[in-house]
Amino acid sequence: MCRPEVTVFLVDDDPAVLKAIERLLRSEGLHVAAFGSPREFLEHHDPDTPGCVVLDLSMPDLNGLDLQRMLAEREPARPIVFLSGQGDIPASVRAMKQGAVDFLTKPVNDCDLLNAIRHALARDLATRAQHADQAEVRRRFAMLTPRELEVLRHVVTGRLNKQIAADLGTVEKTVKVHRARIMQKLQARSLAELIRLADKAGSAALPKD
Amino acid sequence: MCRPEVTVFLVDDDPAVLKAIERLLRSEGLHVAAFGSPREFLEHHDPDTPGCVVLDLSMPDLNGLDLQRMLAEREPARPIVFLSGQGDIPASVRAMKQGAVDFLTKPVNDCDLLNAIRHALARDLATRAQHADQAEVRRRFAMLTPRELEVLRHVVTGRLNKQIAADLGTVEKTVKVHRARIMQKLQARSLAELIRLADKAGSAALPKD
DNA sequence: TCCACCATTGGACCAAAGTCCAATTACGCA
DNA sequence: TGCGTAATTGGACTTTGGTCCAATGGTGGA
Repeated sequence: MCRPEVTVFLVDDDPAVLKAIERLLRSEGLHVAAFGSPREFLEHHDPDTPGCVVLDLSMPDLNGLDLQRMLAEREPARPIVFLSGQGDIPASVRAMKQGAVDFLTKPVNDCDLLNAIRHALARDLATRAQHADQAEVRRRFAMLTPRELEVLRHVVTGRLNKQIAADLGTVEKTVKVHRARIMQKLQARSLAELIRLADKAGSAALPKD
Repeated sequence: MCRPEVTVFLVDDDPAVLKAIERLLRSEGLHVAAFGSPREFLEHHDPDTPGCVVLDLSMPDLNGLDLQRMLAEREPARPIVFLSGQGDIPASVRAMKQGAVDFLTKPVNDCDLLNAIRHALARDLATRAQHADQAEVRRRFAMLTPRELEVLRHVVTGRLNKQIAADLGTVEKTVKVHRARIMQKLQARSLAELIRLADKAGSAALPKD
């Protein structure tokens, strides 16, 4: 597993700030990718690289908040730490409401910045782990045939095999076969596991009434 | 069910602001309780009344953020909308990180304030409903004997009755009896329901290894 | 057209779970 | 000391679930 290294994506239009922060982060052993503009960042940005963004609020071509919304659209959301030169309260509140990890003001205290980044990286790791987990579950669900999905939907609501058979207009025997295949495909070793898997995959994966 | 009415708790040390906002909210049909200081508010505050708080950030005897922390300690957390006269960005960020619904600056736009309050009230209703739900589950769990809890812990991990019996140093028959009582006491009509109930109650309610 | 996959079913059978009946032992409390 | 509750177990039985074997009909693609 040769994953890309955990990275702090630094976006600031002030070269002096960029350089200073980059040096600080590197001295802390963090891997840094510095960008002078949001466009430059977006062009080189790989969503699959774990890490967080340290973002200057006010930049020439693209607003920090807009960039945040763009990043938030993709899953998993990349955690953002805002830095602002002359930001105002409404901007900071909007940033936080949109999920920013922190919103710091320049000149920024090194310790505050590092703490915020550590929180952001931790959040990224956590959401990535959860995301990978759910992706694996959905991958298994994708192996189910439509009929099996239908049976599963009834199973997880606690219906008996004979009831399911009646609902689907078939016989108990058939339901048993489907059920066995479901357990096998989803790699569930017990009904308890099956139910948790189904709940984790979410109702989106199951056909509706 | 004669529950106390949904209320907006207004806390501001400026009587003029207090009066103006109270009038605005009443004109919108909202039930308002106005307080001139955090102390006064705390003395009359009933956590069981549904509603939200509109809080001035800077007040003489008790800081708005401190009051927020005090309120956050109790369950369910009472949603807060901050109003600030001369607040700064760090204060707003801290408020948001501590769970504030919104952080508005004076002079406040009526529409913004009403929207924020609506969000806060909606959040309060949602968390209260969830809380009541969980309390009901815990109430049922409290009816279980220690032994039944132990059996339940094994059941929800998908163990077979005979395995559970071996783990607990008893026979399958006994496990079946406990299991039947568990289903009855928790009002679960299927294993699926039982598992969801147990997961909802959380691992806190179950004895550990 | 033939193959792979899906959905379906049958029979036989075993394992697991649930449900009646009943009973014993132990513990705390009035 | 008697009573209620908890925990335990036994027997007999039914229902449900799961697992072998095998088979059939449909459908879409190579």
